[in-house]
Amino acid sequence: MCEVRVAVDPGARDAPPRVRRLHDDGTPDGPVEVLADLGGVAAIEAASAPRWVLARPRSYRRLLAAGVELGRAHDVELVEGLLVAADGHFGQPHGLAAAVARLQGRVPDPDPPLADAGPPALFDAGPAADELADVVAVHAAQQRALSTAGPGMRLLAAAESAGALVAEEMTATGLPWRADVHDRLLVELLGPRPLPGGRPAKLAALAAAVDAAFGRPVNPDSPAEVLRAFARAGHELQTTRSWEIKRIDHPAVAPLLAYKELARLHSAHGWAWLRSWVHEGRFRPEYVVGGVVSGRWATRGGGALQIPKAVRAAVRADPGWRLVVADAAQLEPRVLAALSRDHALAPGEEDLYTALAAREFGGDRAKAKLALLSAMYGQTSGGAGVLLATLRRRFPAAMAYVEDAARAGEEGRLVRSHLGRTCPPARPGHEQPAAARARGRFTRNFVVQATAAEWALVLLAELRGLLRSSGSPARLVFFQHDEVLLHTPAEAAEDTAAAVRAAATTAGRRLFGDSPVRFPMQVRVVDGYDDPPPPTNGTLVGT
DNA sequence: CGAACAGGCGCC
DNA sequence: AAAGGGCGCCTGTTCG
Repeated sequence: MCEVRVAVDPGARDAPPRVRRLHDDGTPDGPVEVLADLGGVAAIEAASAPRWVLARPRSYRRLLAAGVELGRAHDVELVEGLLVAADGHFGQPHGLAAAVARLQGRVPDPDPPLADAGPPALFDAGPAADELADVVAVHAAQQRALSTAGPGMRLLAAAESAGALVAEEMTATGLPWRADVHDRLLVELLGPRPLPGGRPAKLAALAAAVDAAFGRPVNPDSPAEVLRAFARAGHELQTTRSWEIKRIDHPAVAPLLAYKELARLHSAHGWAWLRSWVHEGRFRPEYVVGGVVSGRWATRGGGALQIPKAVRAAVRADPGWRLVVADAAQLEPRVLAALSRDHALAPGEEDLYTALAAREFGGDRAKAKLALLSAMYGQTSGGAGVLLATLRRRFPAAMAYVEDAARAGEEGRLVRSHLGRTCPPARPGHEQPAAARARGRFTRNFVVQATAAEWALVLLAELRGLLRSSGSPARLVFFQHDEVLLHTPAEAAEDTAAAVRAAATTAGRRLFGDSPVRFPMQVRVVDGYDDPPPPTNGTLVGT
């Protein structure tokens, strides 16, 4: 593969953008060019659509703010993180400065806290402050490493970098969020909006009911007080988790459980959340690409990956627009089937748990799901043991795959995802048997979760590419592990849905070649995030 | 007083 | 029926 690459430093308030054309191997193919403004970047993009070499995801933010969109990228800091871990070095800083230090044989300083835009020095840009030169040098070293690392790592580097573009674009676009609908939901569930810091009427009433049931004031938000109150009533609980409280017979149980559920809604996604996070009809979380060890994304602010079902009705398309809501059906077991080549585990596009239940678990879908999740998470209790024996007999290769990963973790060896994301080793202190087993559960899950995250990342990259190349007006507005939301003009909704299905198929092929394992998406074209699929439209749409 | 931790629970 | 992989973030509690 030979492609044009251009390193870019978007500059800062007072510093103009600078670019430098590169060969595929990262060596410069021309001088540093100082552009008049970011329009110059847009012109290069329009003329040659290069792969842009950026320092970090935030570098793209300034371009987007100026209306400049890029097609493809190589994100130096994200790729550095992948390469440093793959090399067996962990806990190493992977900021640009640290990468430069490693190149020069110095011991890198810890990464500085996130700075805005990392402004280069205005005068006398010495080597240490010349971000463009640093980007060029580190990128060249990365290209050398990637050229020997194998096609998986090259795909991973490209997908991670594409993810950075998607993440910044989604933050800029924002998830459509109807504050009026959210407010109405809260009023229905909690009562009228209280004064700031006040307790809604429903919560106050439930707290009073809890007090009455115990015969004395008990703060339902204090686990210690609740434990003491139940102990006085003759119920010795270990914790106040709701599933444990649910099992005892006491008049305080019902109001307490209701209180906990509504209090969580109020504190996590109530009026204060709405005021903090929704502006002008959009919720704009900041996505942290590669923020999780497994390669899943994290978010900063607003708890974006935990939007409760109870408020999803507030996510609504603008008038004349629709939401395309798509999630990968049973992604992790399908990934395991492809990884382990145990194709009997995922024979087609039908619901995998239902199919397995019909064959092995007397039609009990919940049992089939528990069995598979137990295999991937390392659960052994709760009747999972019996179910696992069935899986071991029926899918020996798949079970051996996760059990090998678990053993690797217990023995302190490294495990990697399909494309080569490397799981950091255990911290010292995992010599204890219990800790080793915990480590085994972690690595067992890592191989599946990290590969599923890769599939989703490639899906995102492919989908973004499809939308761009077709000039689609649809925008990606949300991504959550195995689920994407797009906001699209109504007339483009079906094309957008088709693009999602196509991207899913391509993602499967790019990770697993001609594997027979399918990755179907459930695609809904709806007005509200909570809307069920229209009855005329099939819910399970094959790829 | 704020920082750090623990318990708990939302999502996947 | 029972409680395991990954997170972020809330409140209460304890520590410095």
